[in-house]
Amino acid sequence: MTTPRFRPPQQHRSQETLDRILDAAERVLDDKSFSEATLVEIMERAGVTVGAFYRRFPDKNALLHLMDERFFGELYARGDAVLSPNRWPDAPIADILGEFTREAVIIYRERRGLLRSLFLRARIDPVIQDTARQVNAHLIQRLVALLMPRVAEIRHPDPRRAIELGYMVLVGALRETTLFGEVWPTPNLADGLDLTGELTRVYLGYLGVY
Amino acid sequence: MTTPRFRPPQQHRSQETLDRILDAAERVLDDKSFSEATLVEIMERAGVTVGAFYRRFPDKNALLHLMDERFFGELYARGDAVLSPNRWPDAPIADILGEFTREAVIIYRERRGLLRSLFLRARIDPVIQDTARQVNAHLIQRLVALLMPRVAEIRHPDPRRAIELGYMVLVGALRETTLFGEVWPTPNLADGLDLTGELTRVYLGYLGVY
DNA sequence: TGTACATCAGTGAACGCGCGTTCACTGATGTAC
DNA sequence: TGTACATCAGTGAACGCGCGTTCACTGATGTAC
Repeated sequence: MTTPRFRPPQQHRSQETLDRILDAAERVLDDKSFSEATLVEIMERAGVTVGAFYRRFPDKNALLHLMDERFFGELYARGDAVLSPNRWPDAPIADILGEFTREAVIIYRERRGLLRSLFLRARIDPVIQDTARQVNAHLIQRLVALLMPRVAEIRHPDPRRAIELGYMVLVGALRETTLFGEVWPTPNLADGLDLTGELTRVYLGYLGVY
Repeated sequence: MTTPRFRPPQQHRSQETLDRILDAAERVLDDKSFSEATLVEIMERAGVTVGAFYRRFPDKNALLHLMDERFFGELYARGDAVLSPNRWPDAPIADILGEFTREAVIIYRERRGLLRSLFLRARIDPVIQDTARQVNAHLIQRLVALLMPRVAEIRHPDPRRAIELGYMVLVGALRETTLFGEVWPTPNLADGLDLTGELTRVYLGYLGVY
């Protein structure tokens, strides 16, 4: 919480090193969970030694926390952009949720390794839990603000809660389909179909938008 | 895979010990992940020492595998019972999915700790992955067999795939709402509402059943 | 436009802690006769 | 219906491996004059 987390680099050289470390970490996380990944492995991939790591970070966790911070910052910004009210003058709910889902699918697919590690870690790590909760709360709020004026399109008896729960359902479905496919029959059920379209349909169907 | 996994107990006494170990493990898993849980802690709770554990199990993983085996066995049986065709003569889809969802919610709530650990572990552990995949494949097949004769009720253009993906969506939503509530704004969005009803609505809405 | 000095960046071997695993042992249960 | 013996069940201290963390050191970059 109040522990010093990370000493910012002072030279160009070390900024580059830091970037390489973050990149290497994200690539390693494509193949294994954060606790399986060893610092030696990550640092080797980044082309430095562990000592260099400890010059910047107090401990291993701080690495994931920095990745977490950056990633959720990005998410926050992108979500804000997509859900900005003046981007959608007079647009129907279907368009808005279609685009929102489309972006979500892209992000989940691109950052698979990191997202998996963050989700798995959120179970244990309060710092990651907090950032995740904040982003979720924020996006839900934006969704509500954007969709509630269009409540006439929604048949669900409790539109606000449906928007909220629908978001949870969407996130859950994204996890299952894009992050944790190992437990699903192969060839993967979610392959070879228009995932964005189907997930949008889930959300719209639940809200009762036709 | 072909490693000997578990030596069955020969005496009443050791059967009881085994049960106590499994119970203790499940209770410990309510509070922490499987890798956080130490054997000493579990065995203390079970009232035995680690040596007793290694008389039965080849290693720590085998404990989770046994729990996994038993749990998924149960799931398999219960799922089969609920989705038995002759339980639902002439019943509409809404009734069937309502009951299926109801049971699922109950199980997820009752076995929260174990399910969390199994899900997290399935990421790493091929044995658990396999059993999970098998149960999912089986239940999906049963759902398809039960609902396809009622395809007239379904408006989704590809009913079979919708039944399949809908199952994934349901599982994902259950995870989010009952297992990993930490990342959702408090008071939990999923509290204080009829979760079974809402999740059923999600599934039905996606299929396009009215 | 060198020279001296301070700080930053990075090396890599050694350390040490936690926790899974082993092992020599004691006690309990079952079986043969 | 004891007695001897084999096997099963469980103890608890010691071991050892993996991996995060430290630390004494070298080299690079920046600053003062």
